[in-house]
Amino acid sequence: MNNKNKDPAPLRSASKSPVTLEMVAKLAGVSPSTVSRILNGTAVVSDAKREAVVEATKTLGFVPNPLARGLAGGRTFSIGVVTQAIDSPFYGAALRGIEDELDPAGYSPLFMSAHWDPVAEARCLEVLHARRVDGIVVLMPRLSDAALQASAQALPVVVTGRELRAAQLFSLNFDNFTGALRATEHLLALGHTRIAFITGDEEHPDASERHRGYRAALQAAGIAFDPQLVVPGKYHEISGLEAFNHLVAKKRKFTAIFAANDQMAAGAALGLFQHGLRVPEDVSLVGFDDLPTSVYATPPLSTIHQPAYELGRLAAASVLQMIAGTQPTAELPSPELLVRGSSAQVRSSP
Amino acid sequence: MNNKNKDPAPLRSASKSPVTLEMVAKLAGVSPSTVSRILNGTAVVSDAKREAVVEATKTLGFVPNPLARGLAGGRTFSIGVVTQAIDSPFYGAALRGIEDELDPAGYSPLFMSAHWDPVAEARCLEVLHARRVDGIVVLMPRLSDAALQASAQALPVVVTGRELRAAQLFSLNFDNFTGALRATEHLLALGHTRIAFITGDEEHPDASERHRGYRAALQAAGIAFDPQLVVPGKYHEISGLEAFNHLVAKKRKFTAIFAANDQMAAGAALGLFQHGLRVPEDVSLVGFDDLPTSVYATPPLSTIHQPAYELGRLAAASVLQMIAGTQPTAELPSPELLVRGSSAQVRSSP
DNA sequence: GTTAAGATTGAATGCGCTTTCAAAACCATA
DNA sequence: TATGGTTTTGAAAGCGCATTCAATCTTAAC
Repeated sequence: MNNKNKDPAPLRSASKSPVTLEMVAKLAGVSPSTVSRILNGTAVVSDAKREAVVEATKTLGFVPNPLARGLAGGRTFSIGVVTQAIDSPFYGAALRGIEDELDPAGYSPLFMSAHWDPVAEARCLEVLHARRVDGIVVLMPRLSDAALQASAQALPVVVTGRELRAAQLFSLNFDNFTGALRATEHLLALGHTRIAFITGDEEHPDASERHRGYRAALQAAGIAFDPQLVVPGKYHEISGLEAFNHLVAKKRKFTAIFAANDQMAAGAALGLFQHGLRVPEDVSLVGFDDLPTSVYATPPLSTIHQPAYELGRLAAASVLQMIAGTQPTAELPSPELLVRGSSAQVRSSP
Repeated sequence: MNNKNKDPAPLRSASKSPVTLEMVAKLAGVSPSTVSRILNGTAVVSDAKREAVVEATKTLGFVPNPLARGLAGGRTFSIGVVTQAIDSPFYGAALRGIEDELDPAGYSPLFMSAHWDPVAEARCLEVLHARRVDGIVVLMPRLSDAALQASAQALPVVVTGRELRAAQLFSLNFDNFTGALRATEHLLALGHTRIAFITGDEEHPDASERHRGYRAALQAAGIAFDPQLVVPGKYHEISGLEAFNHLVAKKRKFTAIFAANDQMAAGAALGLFQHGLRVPEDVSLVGFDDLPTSVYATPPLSTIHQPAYELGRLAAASVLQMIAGTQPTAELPSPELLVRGSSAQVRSSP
């Protein structure tokens, strides 16, 4: 049918590669050890032999078998990555960051999803250990600190969304508190005093941090905290919608909504739309995360930028550093407020 | 800090697992061969020995080394998955489908992104071959049919978005033509006659199929095709916005827009919003794919449902079948139109 | 009570590569 | 030219498991 796309590399020996290091050695007239040394740069080899080997490698189309390498050498050049939901826009960006950082270093990621389930997460770690990865990145772990530390005994581990450091353990944490503080201050500055807050899943440290930030901003502005304006959410769209509906059902009065993440903000936006309320004319809306899609919301969503891609890159770079023996020093940029169309000066109270 | 989450399994030998099959054999008082046989169900073993081995496996916390298994046995119980953009919502859903299908079967996916680049795609396939995966799934390949067929010589391959079958090659194709036909017919039925079309990246077969569907619907309705209403897009949000701006700049008259995917529809929606045009009062908007976020658009986007998750599941199930030696027969459900709030009866022409 | 066929089991070999360990080749110095 | 110290190179021993092959133990038929 449609296949006018031209092929890239010759894709030699497209079948399989029964070409072994030994065959290369024979063709080049050297011992397998020498080939191995050249492959890994383990020792100095005379130029003559090196060239012969490179030549043989090419003509044979030799590709070393990672399994054998891993078995024999102990290093697999792969990094285990535990994510919670591979299909979430947030994680997608982070994974891409990891990929981009690992690839040029010759490492490849091994992704696994834990689905927010500590048991599944433990299983992921076990599998990754079994697969002999050289390091592990856990994005927003649900496991206890102790469990994570235990994993870090065996190999370098980087976690995000938690403050937790040790010998082979590095953590990369985003300042959720300040982010939420900024978001709330923004709404406050626009004259809003009745700001509803849709919380995240409070099981996550970041969710409670955001909650703290919201309250801190209120307090700093001298506005009494009204528990009736706080509705629990679960971080996904539908819970944002439900939270909004709850607010309406209970006839709570508010002129702005701050959702603990963009996904819930999207849910709330749908609720507002269904109730004929305009954003930002009737109600201002602010999210958190700056998902790639939030710029394309109608109106574009004001939010706190969460550097997911950068987070991935830094996390990957950090494991690599630990593997290389140096202590990582990476740090996430501080929260940045993006004011877009969904928040405006307060006008009325619906 | 926050770590009141309770741990799941004991997570024994959290450090590493230097426990080998041989140690289990010794403890159980049998030969390594026997342990292996029990592990793989390769042969009948007396109940007494079996129990002893199971017991020993437990007390030692033995976890077989996948690397060694792969090297010795030839099978790695892993499936290579080539995706184009791991951070796209569409692929996210598909990957999750793959995960869900593979996991219970004891296989694990090995994800790699090719970024729409045929060269990168070829490299992915090479790496996966080298890693000795047992099968490969390529989501929306950009490589030529020939290259794909070559890969299928060595191991079972499943591709999506293309019609291409052979001995060890299975393809899963969505009926993009009919989908686009339905979408356009829907707009036509609402009285729209000037329907702008934002195309996908025509390099992809599915994009041209959608284009064909649009034109076929027009033709069937006896409406002359106006090339001026067709604007090229690239499948991502920004290109949808650009396409819309192009339409406006050229002063094209239309009462509806059909975007070849939801992402571009989101871009167009932003353009409409920026120009003060209301959806669907002034302009109806229809997308394609039914991304999870499209339900939460304002207004919710009418679109063609693309079963991404199902696609992933079926693709995974198909490789598994091929590995097992049976010819897969999976088929994707036919396109389904979801009418939501973004499309309505024609009223005026802006 | 034998013997042949069948069911279990273990010893040994190898998957493809890394890594000691020691031999071979080289160099400079005496 | 001989000698001690360096490099460069190869032989051999695994890494942890699957698997073939032959040995051992059962069971059934004679």
